[in-house]
Amino acid sequence: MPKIDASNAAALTTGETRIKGAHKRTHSRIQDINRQKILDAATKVFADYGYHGATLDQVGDAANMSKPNLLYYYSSKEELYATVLERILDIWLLPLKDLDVTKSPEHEIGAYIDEKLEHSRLYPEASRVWSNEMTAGAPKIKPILETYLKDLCKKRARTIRTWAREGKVADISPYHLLFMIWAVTQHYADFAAQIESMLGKSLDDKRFFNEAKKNVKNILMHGFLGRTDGKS
Amino acid sequence: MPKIDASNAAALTTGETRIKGAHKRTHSRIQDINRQKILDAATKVFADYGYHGATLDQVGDAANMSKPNLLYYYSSKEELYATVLERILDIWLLPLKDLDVTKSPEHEIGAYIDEKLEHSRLYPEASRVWSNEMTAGAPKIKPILETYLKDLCKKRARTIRTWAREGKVADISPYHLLFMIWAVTQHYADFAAQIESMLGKSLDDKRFFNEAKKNVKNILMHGFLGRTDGKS
DNA sequence: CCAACATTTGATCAAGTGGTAGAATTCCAA
DNA sequence: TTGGAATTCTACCACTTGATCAAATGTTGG
Repeated sequence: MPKIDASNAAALTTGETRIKGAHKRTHSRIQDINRQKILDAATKVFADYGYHGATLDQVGDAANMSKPNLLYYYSSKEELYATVLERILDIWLLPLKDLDVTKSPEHEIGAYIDEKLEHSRLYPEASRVWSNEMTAGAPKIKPILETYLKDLCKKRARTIRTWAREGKVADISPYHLLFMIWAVTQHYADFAAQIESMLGKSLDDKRFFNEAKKNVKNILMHGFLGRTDGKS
Repeated sequence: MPKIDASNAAALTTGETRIKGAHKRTHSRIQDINRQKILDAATKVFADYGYHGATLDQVGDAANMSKPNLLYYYSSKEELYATVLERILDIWLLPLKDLDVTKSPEHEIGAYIDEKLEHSRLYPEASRVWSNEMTAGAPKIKPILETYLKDLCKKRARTIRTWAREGKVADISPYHLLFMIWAVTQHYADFAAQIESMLGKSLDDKRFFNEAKKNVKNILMHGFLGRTDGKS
């Protein structure tokens, strides 16, 4: 079981492995394209069937590629899955890196919620793959969580605590605020089937998306700032 | 693929099938015990490995039982899984049935959040099995969602809207409020691995549990009621 | 204790799946 | 054009796993 170590967390999301020697340029294009195609296909298949349920044949089909050919690019199912997870984590953490303590907490957190919801709308499969991995106990990506994610969140928690100390926001625990934002925004992607069963709507529906955004921001910002407002 | 139909949603969570004829009493006890033991074991295994990843051997081991014997009680993996899901749904919906429009919304919603959090603490595996099924698109339990859950939630939404009409709560969409409560409370069970990787704590930790409860209720109730307060 | 039924087990199968080997084909620089 | 590397394809294997079945063992009412 080749767990993921933190050193290459943000690396090899594209196909720039093995290119190290000197020249090599023309081939890498076809590699990049195929690797990208495979990762996209794999994300969808893993989202629908989970790690164990997904088969390499399915991924191959989704990528218009034979299974052995797929294994030419990613030498095992685990390696493919690990790469998918790393790519997701990178996108997942991007907006969190931007939280700026010098700016207004209302704007910063509001923008963060916006971005997270937008992410759920644009990449629901990615969110579901992530959810699956977490639900299963993060067997493959725990090492990264304990270093990369842990450190980043500690910094952001400090930012939020600074805001609280300055009386700019309500006195809430930074971590629980983050958890709530993650939980709520990702719920619309991860539990889309449940929502759709009840309402027949998903984030693809623009009206529903805006309604969700309005309500989520209203409640969260309300509690976060300790006063009303927080409109989209 | 024997999907689940709504007629037996709340039924056969125990082992009272096939007992219909007349006498039969002594045997049903052993059946009840074993069925219960199997369901408990299956819930844990399905939570850790997902439907596809779980093997009947694992479930058998966890229940101290051979695989063929297990199949004597549940004639297929799918039937076992379906039964597990039904049992979870029943527990899952219990607290929602109690929402009483005649009582104070602050108390009712507060109690509901308490119960959901308590559920995440006591039955995290159940929550994770459910999360897995939803994330996968609810392939097995969608029929029930579209009838049973849909109807129940429509009623509760009416309750919340009544409160809003009477000016007792803020003007928020009932469904989104429910979604947020579900998302947040279940997050502590479903993403326990993520939380534990970052903080080294889980709901098992009494202090952390109370901290989570305080923050969650503070923010949600704040937004829900349109004013401060909402302490545990 | 016995006959009838319920439960358990070991042996086994068929299907599906991750991964490999090596031939065949495509691609590209010189 | 051509030689060699990169890519793709056609079998194929080893192994897991859900499911079956007949025999064995346990259990109970009479």
